Amino acid sequence: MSKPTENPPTSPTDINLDVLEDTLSFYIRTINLAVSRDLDARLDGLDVAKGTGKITTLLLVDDYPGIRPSVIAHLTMRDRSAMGRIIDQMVSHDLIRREVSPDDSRAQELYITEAGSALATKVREIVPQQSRDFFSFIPEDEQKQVIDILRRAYRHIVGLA
Amino acid sequence: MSKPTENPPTSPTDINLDVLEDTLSFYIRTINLAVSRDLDARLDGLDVAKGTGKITTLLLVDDYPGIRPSVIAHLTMRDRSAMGRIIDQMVSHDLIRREVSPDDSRAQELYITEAGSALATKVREIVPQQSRDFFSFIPEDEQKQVIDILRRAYRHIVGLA
DNA sequence: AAAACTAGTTGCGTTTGTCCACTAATTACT
DNA sequence: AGTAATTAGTGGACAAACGCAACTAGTTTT
Repeated sequence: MSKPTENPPTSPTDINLDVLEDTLSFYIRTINLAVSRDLDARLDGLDVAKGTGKITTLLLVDDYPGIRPSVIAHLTMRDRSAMGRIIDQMVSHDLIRREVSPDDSRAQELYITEAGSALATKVREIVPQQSRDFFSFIPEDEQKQVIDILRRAYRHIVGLA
Repeated sequence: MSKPTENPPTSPTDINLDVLEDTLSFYIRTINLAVSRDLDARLDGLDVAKGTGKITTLLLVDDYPGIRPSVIAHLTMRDRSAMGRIIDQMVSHDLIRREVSPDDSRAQELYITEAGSALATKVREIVPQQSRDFFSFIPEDEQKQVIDILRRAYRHIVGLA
């Protein structure tokens, strides 16, 4: 009942995704689409919509005053130019500010503003909540499993530990 | 040892990602970036690079001759116009062809071409292999766990089953 | 002192997706 | 039947993001 070359599915209930069915990258990629859209919707109007970059940057700058753009770029897997643009935006929205590092005048140090700090507080509520909500149909223990494994994957990829 | 407001990290070995640390969406989103880049690199020059859309479309059309664009759009979570453009590309690359459905002359039926079929064969090798390679640092049983859970997530999201 | 490297910026091109309006065909309604 | 409401697909305008490559400037190495 599930052989290759079936009839064109009318209702897509019984569709088989071929090799993608067992391919982790496929699920990461498609689920990414869905979660990202949902998240963007929830962050609508919050100066931080679209892209993991801004959220991560905001939290990192809040937690590590003086952190440098290149460090964040690395953690968010963007190149420096993309990072620079994100920072531009956030500076112009008055969420963070740049200073030239006293140690190394090529480098910058990033600091949170009051508005940024306030936004960070909101983000700390919204973002994890959105994730939980979005994946609420996955039992909690399974979510934990996945998170544990993907955390290690992430750390491996960016070379953290 | 891991309180908020630490010093700016020089080597990012000991960085804490705040709430993102336990947020599934964060890992999905960032890992997506990395896998997608790696996959694109491996598919370079193959008429099917960039985006989950083309790969899924190719395999589905190959497996379900006569499948309709809107079904694929749904499974790949794109809107019809985005889907249409993907199909345009693939038709112009002679991977698939369109026909008007005899049943419903608004609708189309998609069929694979020889070139498309050949490419599908390659893709069936490359794509799962890339995923395995990319995630090879995750023990196999854990990969399986994640796949099982995310498969259900995917199916839930697109309303399969 | 020169060479090599690193941080960040800028411009360019590419890609991707979203929104919206439009045509045409089918189905539902009365 | 005949009209209205849906559905399939198209096309255009638009915005946003990202990577690459070239460039400036400051720092480290030798």
